[in-house]
Amino acid sequence: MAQLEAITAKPVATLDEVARVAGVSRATVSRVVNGSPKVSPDVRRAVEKAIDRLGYVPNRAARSLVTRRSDSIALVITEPTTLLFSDPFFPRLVRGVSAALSVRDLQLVLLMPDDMDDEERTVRYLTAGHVDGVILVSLHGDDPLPEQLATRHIPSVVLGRPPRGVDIDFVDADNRDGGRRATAHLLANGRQRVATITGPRDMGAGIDRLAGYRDALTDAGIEFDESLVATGDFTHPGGEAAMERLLRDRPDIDAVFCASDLMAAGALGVLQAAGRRVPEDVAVVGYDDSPIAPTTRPALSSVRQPVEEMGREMVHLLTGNIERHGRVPRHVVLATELIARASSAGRAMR
Amino acid sequence: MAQLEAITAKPVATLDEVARVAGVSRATVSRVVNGSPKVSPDVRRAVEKAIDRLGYVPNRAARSLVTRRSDSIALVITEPTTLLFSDPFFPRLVRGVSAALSVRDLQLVLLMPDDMDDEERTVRYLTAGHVDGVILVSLHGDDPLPEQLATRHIPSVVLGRPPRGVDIDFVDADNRDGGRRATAHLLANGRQRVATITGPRDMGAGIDRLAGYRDALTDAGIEFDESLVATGDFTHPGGEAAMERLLRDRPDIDAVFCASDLMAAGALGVLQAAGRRVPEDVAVVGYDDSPIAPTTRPALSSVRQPVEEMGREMVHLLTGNIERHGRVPRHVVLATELIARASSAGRAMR
DNA sequence: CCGGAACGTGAGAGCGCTCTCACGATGAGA
DNA sequence: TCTCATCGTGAGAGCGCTCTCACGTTCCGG
Repeated sequence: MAQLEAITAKPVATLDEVARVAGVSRATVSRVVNGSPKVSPDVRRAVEKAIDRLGYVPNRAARSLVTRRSDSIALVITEPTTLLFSDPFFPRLVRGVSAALSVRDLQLVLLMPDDMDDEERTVRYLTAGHVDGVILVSLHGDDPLPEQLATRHIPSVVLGRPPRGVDIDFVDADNRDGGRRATAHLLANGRQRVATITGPRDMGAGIDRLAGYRDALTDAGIEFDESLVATGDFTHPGGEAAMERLLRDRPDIDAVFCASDLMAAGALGVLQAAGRRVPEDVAVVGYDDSPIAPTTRPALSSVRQPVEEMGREMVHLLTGNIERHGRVPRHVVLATELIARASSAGRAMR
Repeated sequence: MAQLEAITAKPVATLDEVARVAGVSRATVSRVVNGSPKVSPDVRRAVEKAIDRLGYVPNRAARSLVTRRSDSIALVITEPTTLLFSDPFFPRLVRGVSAALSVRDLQLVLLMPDDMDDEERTVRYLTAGHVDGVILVSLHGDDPLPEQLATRHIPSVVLGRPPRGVDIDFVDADNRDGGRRATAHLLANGRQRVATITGPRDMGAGIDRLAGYRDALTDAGIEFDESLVATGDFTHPGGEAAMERLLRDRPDIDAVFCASDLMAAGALGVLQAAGRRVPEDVAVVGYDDSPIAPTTRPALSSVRQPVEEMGREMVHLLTGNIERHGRVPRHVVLATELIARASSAGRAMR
C-alpha cells in the first residue's frame, strides 16, 4: 500500500519539545493547543511563546490515532461522464465545500472513482473510517453508495434529492420552482404554446424541472399537453434532437423551456437553422446559467442555482450530522434565480 | 483545531486481532499487509484468510505516525477568480490527477485557498508535513508558494512553465506549438492577414501561444506585424474588446487566432455584428477546445490540450520526485491537437 | 558431524499525541 | 481551625502500527 519512499527529513517540533522549552508538561501544552479553558493565563502565554519559537504544528496522524477522528471529510464524485464536466457546476461546488471546510479546519479529500476497481477501493476507504464524513455527488439515482454508507453509519450528505426516499441528509436546489419560474417567465411574456425539453426522467433534476413546468401551466390555467414535451439528456446533441422532434410535431410552438443550457444551445441552433427567429418567433430559456449562456446568440436566459451555497450547506449539514449522530435526516432546498437575457425577450402582447 | 465531536463507533479490526486469529505475531501480519517477500506461503495464506474474515483495513493514522509518510498529496489551486471555472479545464485536470493517484493508493487532498487567511493556513498545512508532495495549479507567475515549498524541501510539481526560471518540476502543454499549429492552419487555408488576440502577457500560456503565432508566420515567410496583435485576458468581454480594436485598426484582416475559446466567442460576436461572415470573410481559431467550441455558430476550431494526461504526468513526476529527493528538476511538455471546425473552413485559394 | 549462512518469525520499543486520574495548592464554609 | 470543593498541573497509559533485532530452523559445504 505505502508507495512513497524516502521522504525528506522533517525537522518539526513535537509536543515534548514545546513542553520542555515552556517548562511545563506535555499535557499542558496539549491543553493550550486545543484551547482548553483550564490553563492559567501566564502558563498559556509561556506555552504560546514556545510554540511560536519552535514553529510547532501538531502532528495530525498522532492526534488522529488517539482521537479516532481524522478531521477530514471526503467529497465523492461518482459521475461517469462528461455531464459534470461540461458546465462549471463542479468547480463551483468544490469551491463552496472547500471554503466551508477550511474555516472549520477540516480537510477535503477528493475521490473520483472512475471504474469498478476504483469504486471498490473508494468504498473500502470510506468504510475504514479514514474520514469523519462523506459528501456524495452522484446525479443518478441508482448509486448504491449512499445506502452502503448509511448501513455502516458513516455520516453522509448527498447532493440532490435521492429518487428513492432514502433516509439521508441532502441538499438540493429547488428544481421544481426553477422550472416553474422559467415557464412562468415565458408565459408572462405573452407566449402561448410553451414547449419543454426535459432532462432524463430518472434523475431528480429532470423530474423536478418538468414538474415545475406543469406547475406554471396550472397556475396560468393552461392545460398540460404531452405533445409539447420532448425528453432530452442534458447534452447539446440531445437538445438538438429534441428540438427537431418538437418542431416536426408541433411547428406552432412559440417558446421552449430547456432543462439545461447545453440543450438550449442545441435547440437554438436547430430553431435558427429552421428559419425561426429567437426570440421573435420562439423564445428560449435554459437552465444552470452556465458560461455558455451569455455567449450564445442571442444570449440565453437561464435559471441560476446557488451552487457554492449548496456546497457550503452540505458541509454545514454534515458537521451537524456528525455531532448529533445523524438522528433525524435533514433536507435543505435552496432557491433558484431566473437570469433573463435576450433569448426570452418579451414580445408585444398578441 | 479538532472540530468534529462524537464520532460513531468504529468496530474495525486491528493488526493484533488479525494476528491472534491467524495465530501469528503482529509483525508477520504487518509483513503480509505490506507485501514483504519474507513470509512463507502457508502463513501468508492464513493471514490473508484472517484479514478477510475480520474485514481488516490498516489504520492510516497509525501507519503514518511511524512511517512519517502520509500517503497523500495535496492539489493546491490558487486561482482567485473565474478563469479556471469557465472551462472544463479544472475538472479534467482533477480527474487525471485523481486517477493517477488512485492506482498508487495515494490520497488526494484538495486545497483551494480563497483569501489571505486561507492562504496562510494552506502554507502552514503543507509545510507541516501533512502531505508527501504538492501539485500546484496557479496560472499566474507571481505566486510565492512554489518557492516557499522549495526552500522547505517539500516535493512539488507545478502546472505550466513558471515565468521566472524557478528550478522546479513542471508539466505544461506545448502552448507554443499549439499557437503555431493554429496559425499555420489559418495560413494553409489561404488566409493572408492573420491577426491574433493574445492572453495576458504575464502568463506563460499567453506568452507562449503568441510565440507560436510568430513561429508560424516565420515558417511561412511572413513578416510579423505588431498591428495585427491585440492583447486580451482570456475572457469573453476581453475578446470582444480586442476584436473591436483589431477591426478598427486593421479592417483588412481575414483571420484571427484567439488564445482562448472564450475570447474567440467574443470575437465571433463582434465580427458578425460588424457584418463579417465567418469563416467566409474572416476565419477564427480558438484555444482550449472548451465545451462552448462546438456550440458557437459557426462551430469554433480550437486547439485541444491533453489535460487529463497533464494531471497524470504531474503525479508521475511528483512520485518520482519524492523517491529521488527531487535532485534534478524535470520538465514535461505535452503535445496539443488542432480540432478543425467550421469557423476556420478553408476558402478557395485566391 | 559441525559451523554458519539463509530464512522465517516474534518480542518489544517507540512514533506524537490525548485523556484519565491523581495530586498539591488555594479558597470558601462551618 | 479544619474540612472539602475547586482549580491548575503532571504522570503515565495507550491509540495501531512499523521496524529493528534476536532467535530458532533448515540446509548447505567442508
